[in-house]
Amino acid sequence: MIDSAQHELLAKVASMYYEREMTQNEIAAALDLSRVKIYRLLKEARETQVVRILIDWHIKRAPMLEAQLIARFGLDEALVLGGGATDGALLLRQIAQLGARYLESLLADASSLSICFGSSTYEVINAIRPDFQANIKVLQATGSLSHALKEFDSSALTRQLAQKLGGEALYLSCPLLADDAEAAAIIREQAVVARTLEQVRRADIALVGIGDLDPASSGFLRAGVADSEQLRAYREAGAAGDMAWQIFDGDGQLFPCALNRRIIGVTLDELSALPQTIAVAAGVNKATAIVGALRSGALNVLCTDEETAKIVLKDRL
Amino acid sequence: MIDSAQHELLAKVASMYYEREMTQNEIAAALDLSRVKIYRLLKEARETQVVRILIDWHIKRAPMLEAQLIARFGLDEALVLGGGATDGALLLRQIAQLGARYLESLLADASSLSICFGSSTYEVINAIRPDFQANIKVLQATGSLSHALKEFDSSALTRQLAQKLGGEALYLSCPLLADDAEAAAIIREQAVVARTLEQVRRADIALVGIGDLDPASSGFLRAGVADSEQLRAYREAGAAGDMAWQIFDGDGQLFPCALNRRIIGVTLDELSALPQTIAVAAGVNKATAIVGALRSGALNVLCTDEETAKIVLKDRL
DNA sequence: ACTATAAGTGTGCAATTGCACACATTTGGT
DNA sequence: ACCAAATGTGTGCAATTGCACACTTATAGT
Repeated sequence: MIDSAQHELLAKVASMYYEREMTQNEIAAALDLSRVKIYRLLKEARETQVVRILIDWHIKRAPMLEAQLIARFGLDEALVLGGGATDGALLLRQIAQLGARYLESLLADASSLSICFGSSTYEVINAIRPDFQANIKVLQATGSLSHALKEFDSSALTRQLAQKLGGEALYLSCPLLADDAEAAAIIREQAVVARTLEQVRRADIALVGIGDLDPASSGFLRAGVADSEQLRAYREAGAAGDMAWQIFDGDGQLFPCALNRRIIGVTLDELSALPQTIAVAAGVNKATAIVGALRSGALNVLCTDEETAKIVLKDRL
Repeated sequence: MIDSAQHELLAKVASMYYEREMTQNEIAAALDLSRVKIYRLLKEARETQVVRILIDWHIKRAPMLEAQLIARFGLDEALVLGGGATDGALLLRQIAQLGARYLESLLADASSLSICFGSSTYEVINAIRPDFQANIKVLQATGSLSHALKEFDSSALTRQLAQKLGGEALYLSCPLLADDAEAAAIIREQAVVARTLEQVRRADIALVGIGDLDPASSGFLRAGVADSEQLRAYREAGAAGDMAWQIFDGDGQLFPCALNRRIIGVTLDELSALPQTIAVAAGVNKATAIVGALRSGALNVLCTDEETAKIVLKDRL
């Protein structure tokens, strides 16, 4: 640890440098130390948090929880929205904003982005600044639905995002759900489909949402992919949540069910293999699903709210 | 003031520079802006406090002096910064830090806080930990100035503090100084003004600074509320200092002058009636003003430095 | 006492930064 | 429509900083 006299010195030097804006040479002269020494003291002061440089984002964050999530689940980055609880829709909008800002920062040096649709990703896309530009190939990572709910109209939104960013769109021109596993396999092999899927596997970034399978809110229901009876049964059998329409259990393992094999889109293994997979998920009811998603090892970045983060971290390993 | 998109940009650039430790050139390349522009954004970010560099002083206190102050002036608490004297600005920062820590401890079980602006309170507000949260109603206890010096822009700082704490702001939407006593009375009666003043009278905690009336440094001058001639005359006539823009004499009695009646804000009697009035004042030149303030009986807590405390205690009763 | 390893210190140089100046663009007033 | 002032932007250069390397001084183990 750092003793009191040393702390005093660090604070003094830091104050001279950062507050009185003296140069390292001036400080060195004043304290009769070498310039290099001042440089090292300043470095130490930053490292030991004697000086803290903090940035006031308008979106309040909870750095402590972020650090814990990163450490606990081996993430590259965690974004936790700080501040009190708000109602669902507003919360989601704010989380999306947080996620969008992060995504924007990544897009600068990425060349392709794949997106899996859900209400969270829909909001993130909306939260991206209208004037933000990036020459990005936007990849539709999951198939389309025939009846287009706004937040699930994958191809329209792929195009919209590509247009917004000033990039190019690549569609996955096939249904999200095939009638059976065999049909799904055949569809995946079709040249146009296979080509997109191949690109999806090599995307620089993937953006996904995390669903709980709650019959009251699940996208599976709204999209007409499953009925509430089925979801209830899956949950009882150990299913914890879904990402990119792939259902997984509490340990993040792919849940063995016919539905998973009928979905046409990116798989969990493929997401795991990507350099950057970003999940945006808000709300305490998603906590168990998030834990599963984190354990799957598919995620690099999680974006969530404070309350949910706390519950996720309470979970036993 | 600074708009939201600009704030976002400043925060982003600041984060890249200070947190991700990118060079200005790298940031410029990433955001497609010129290097000079990044330099200027960083400068602006520091100036507008979007990035704050705060130094964690090892705060030493002088318990002996604290005990004496408490005994002598019937305070609830005294906070005396120990250790050698440093120059004005630095000293004030450290005192502010001491005061901020104390304030934080009180805020946990308070529901409203009123603030009177001056350079001391400005620093205290800045020294409050950024991650500190309290569901507090922040009350502006004195009117606003038209031309906004940063440490006197009462309403902006009221909001800033409320936002920082995660609480709510209540403004005193009126000028600090009316043209004459009659006008002041009329303004005080206005519904919006009266409502806030009523809440100020019932605040759990008040935070004030203490001013000497030295023409060289007084806030009265910097705020353009009085000129140096006037201040000199007041001092010769027995004025010792001011709190919340109210001028008092060496015994802490309200100094009879027109200015006091023209000010719109909390009065000394109202401060006396509050459960917790905290004054933060540093520097030996404020000693006589502090003695007056203490004698007024308005204070419960004084936060000052060692040297000043010694002089205050030397004063004959 | 000797040596190995660590911890601290200063030199020199390349990279980075701050800023003065000159030039462009917007704003606001007549 | 015109000009003046204010504001924004980029170039070039000097000052400042970060850091690799070489060197000195402690610390500890045999």
